[in-house]
Amino acid sequence: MAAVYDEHAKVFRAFCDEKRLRILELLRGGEKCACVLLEQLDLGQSGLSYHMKILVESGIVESRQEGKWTHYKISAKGSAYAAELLRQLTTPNTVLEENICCKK
Amino acid sequence: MAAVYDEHAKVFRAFCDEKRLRILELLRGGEKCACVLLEQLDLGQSGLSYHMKILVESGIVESRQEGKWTHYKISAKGSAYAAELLRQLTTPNTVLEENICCKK
DNA sequence: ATAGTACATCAAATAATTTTGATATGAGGT
DNA sequence: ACCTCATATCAAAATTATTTGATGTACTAT
Repeated sequence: MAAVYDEHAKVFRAFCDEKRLRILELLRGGEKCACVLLEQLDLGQSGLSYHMKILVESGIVESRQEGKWTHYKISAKGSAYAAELLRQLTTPNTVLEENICCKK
Repeated sequence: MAAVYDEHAKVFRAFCDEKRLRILELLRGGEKCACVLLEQLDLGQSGLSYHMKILVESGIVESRQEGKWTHYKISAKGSAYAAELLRQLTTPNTVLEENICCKK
């Protein structure tokens, strides 16, 4: 429905899959090109490409083209945005009224 | 594979689905019982139960039984854990060596 | 121009998640 | 005990995500 929910969900999809968490773990060690990721993961070339697209779309990873190679790294900006979003999504909103229910 | 990836993924599944993001939004307004959530969401009873289970398993939501009613609220502890986990997953790990690749 | 490399995209197959309706469980009230 | 209500669980169907292999595209070097 409302596009904002999908936008928010997209950010966290980066962290919802085992393969993507492993990729992020590798990228924590610094920028890597796809060929290096490929040899360290149990993934085929098109499978890696699929997951990298999801990671880039989440904003958590950014890519850089260098000739025929693509280099990926964790985006500090995207990570900060995700952290802020998570905070917003879990912080009580005191402006909204308390709901009374289930009167006994 | 390694259970730790699934454990981490489980935490963020709370934020990966539109319905669950809407539930969290309602819970930001304070603790709610299932009956209130039910009437504000486009979900059937068993569907709500399904999503609440995922939210509770993520640690982001905690439930409290009161007679035959179940009340749900956002867990400050679970939220803090998720925030810390997100930070860990996106912070460069300088201990790991930089990888050289794709020599031209 | 041709060939090879690196990666993206597509479509089909498979797997996982979500929805739905039916039934089960457990608490409360009579 | 029996009935009702709130919620959980189950199984089947529907939907969505992921994997896989084939093909397409863009860059490089010869």
